[in-house]
Amino acid sequence: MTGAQRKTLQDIADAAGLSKAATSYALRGLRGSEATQARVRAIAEEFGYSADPIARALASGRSGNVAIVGSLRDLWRQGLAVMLSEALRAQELSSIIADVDGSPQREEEVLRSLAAQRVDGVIALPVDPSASYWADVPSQTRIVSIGDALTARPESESVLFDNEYGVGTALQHLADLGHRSVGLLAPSLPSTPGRPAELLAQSLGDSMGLTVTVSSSPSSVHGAAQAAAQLLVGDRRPTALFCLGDSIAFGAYRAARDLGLSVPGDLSILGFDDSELASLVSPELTTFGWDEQAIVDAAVGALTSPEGTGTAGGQMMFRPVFIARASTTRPSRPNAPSR
Amino acid sequence: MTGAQRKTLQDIADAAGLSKAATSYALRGLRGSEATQARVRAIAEEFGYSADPIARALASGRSGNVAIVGSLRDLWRQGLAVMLSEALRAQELSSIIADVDGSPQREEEVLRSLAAQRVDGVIALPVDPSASYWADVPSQTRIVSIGDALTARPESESVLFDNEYGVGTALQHLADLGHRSVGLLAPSLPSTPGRPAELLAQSLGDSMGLTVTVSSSPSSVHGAAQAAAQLLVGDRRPTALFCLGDSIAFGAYRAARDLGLSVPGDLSILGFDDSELASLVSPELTTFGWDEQAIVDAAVGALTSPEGTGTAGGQMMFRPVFIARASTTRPSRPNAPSR
DNA sequence: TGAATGATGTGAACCGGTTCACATCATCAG
DNA sequence: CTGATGATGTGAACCGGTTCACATCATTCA
Repeated sequence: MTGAQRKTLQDIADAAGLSKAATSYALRGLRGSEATQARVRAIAEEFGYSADPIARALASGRSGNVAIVGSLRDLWRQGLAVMLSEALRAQELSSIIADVDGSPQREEEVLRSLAAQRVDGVIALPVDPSASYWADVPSQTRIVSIGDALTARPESESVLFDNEYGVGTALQHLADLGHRSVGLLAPSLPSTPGRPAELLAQSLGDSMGLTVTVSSSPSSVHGAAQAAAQLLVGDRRPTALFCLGDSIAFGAYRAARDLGLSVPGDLSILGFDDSELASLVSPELTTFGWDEQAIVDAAVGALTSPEGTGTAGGQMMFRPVFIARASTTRPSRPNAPSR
Repeated sequence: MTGAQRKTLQDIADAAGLSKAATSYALRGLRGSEATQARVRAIAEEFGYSADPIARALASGRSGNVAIVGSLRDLWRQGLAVMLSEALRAQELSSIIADVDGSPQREEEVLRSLAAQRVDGVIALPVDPSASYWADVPSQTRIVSIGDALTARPESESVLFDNEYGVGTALQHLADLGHRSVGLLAPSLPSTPGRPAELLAQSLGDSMGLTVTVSSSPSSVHGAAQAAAQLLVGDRRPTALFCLGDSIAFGAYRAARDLGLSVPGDLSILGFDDSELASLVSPELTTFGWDEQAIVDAAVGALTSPEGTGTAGGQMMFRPVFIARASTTRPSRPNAPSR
């Protein structure tokens, strides 16, 4: 039905009375007089011409495909993946999304299979940022990693999260409220906004006079509920729980409910990653939010910035914003004994 | 670092002592003796050869790009988009994800821009399934739509949701519990699992002796809370709310809380789309779940099935499964007056 | 035996751009 | 006025496959 044949470069060249080569250069503004360029552009415009991305890809050697690889189980990352794909689309790039489901093996596998697909860029939300397989990706394929720098690939750029700030702010907030014993629930896999957070938390906590008990937890709500429950049964259970991820925090709510603890009365809960639902649960979750759009733009920008822009190995740091809501308060019994 | 040049078809041909043409045919099992095919395959295997998707695309005329277009605001669709992209990857297809943010104008715009991108398939989660612009997509581009059939493009396949069943089951459930007046909150835009649901609900409700009040609501939690609140202030407020989407249901929880209504005591709430958080909220949300993987597979299958598979205009219907949890119960005061 | 048939393989064109090496011409310095 | 320089434009090769039209050869049937 859509009658008109797609115009080709040759058509434009003919109309302009130029060679294919000259036309190609002119359209891209690489060569030719200003006048010629304008004329060619005008004709292209009139013809509704746009270069076939595939032919261009074949000739130029880049595919226009970017892979988004990593752990995409949780809602936050899932949203990020969609936003990334969108942002790439704006640059006329298509995306290949591969969730590796938290498994380094699958991550390695996916990376290998990507080689065949001729992607010319990878945005990673790495499951295992210290794995050596990252170095096996052909060096002309740029990698931008989000959340953690890839140790095996120092020349790749990364978008990092200012965990020190986040953890510091969180602990300070709890300390100010009068808490003395805080539980920290970190995702079991080392990848999350806040990986070295466990270590940080210990030392920062010390300096504030806080006892920080670290425990790891699955990212799923149910798994987190169990992990939280374990932390809450001890004789000297913490009066606050800092959860590195809202899903974990939701699990903590559930655990608290199951154990008959009121939030925030008996237990303060602090989340991370401000999900759409953080303000839905009752009490509304105090958490940290990110400027996701800025993160996405930074990642895509790093990937598409011209080759030599000297940002090799560059790192950008994003700082979470503290969002005080209702799930944290002063502890009812400063040093809660068992219940 | 990754030394070895990528092998080309010519390399394989040379090694096999055949022409490029014969090799190409053999590799795809289209021509040549069984013996030759096996030999060529073995060599390709040994060389670690895989055809360059770009060259293939240029020559064969299909790009290997599929666009996922539509309304992707809510978590359910966002998850679906990621799953779709994954499933496409398994077929060696890359994806272009475009969220049109609920706007038919943007939808039209995106579809037009897609023409330039040479996608060879579209998976639509249409904002406006009855819009005429769907017909403007080049007819050789296959479209599979999810949720609603595209009226302007009868030859395209669709994956539909059995709304009649869902709504019927929901209303029956509420009727059985003794409710007489039910509020229905449907997303404001006509696209959702359950678009003609409003109409259905009226007629089905009638036959069960239920009064169904229909109202539309934004998909965001906050917007839904407002919409729900409006439904709940009347003198003869409904004793149950059926929300077409869990996000809306969560909004309803919030509204109920704000109004001092207990759930399910004063108000039963029924959701749709079983999100991960449905079992987190308190009380746990009674809702309907989908077999998302089956839906995704069906859509991708329809898109990639060979041309002539006679499924043109085919429709597949998926039935939601009712998940009884704790947010619905018999009404405390069968015909609740105002509060 | 000879013609029709079908299976196997081949060279070359083609998809639609990009890029290289070179030709042409105007400009400018010496 | 001459030769070097740089800007503009050109033909052809190339990217790596697919596919068409045709050549070869072995079968099969009359």
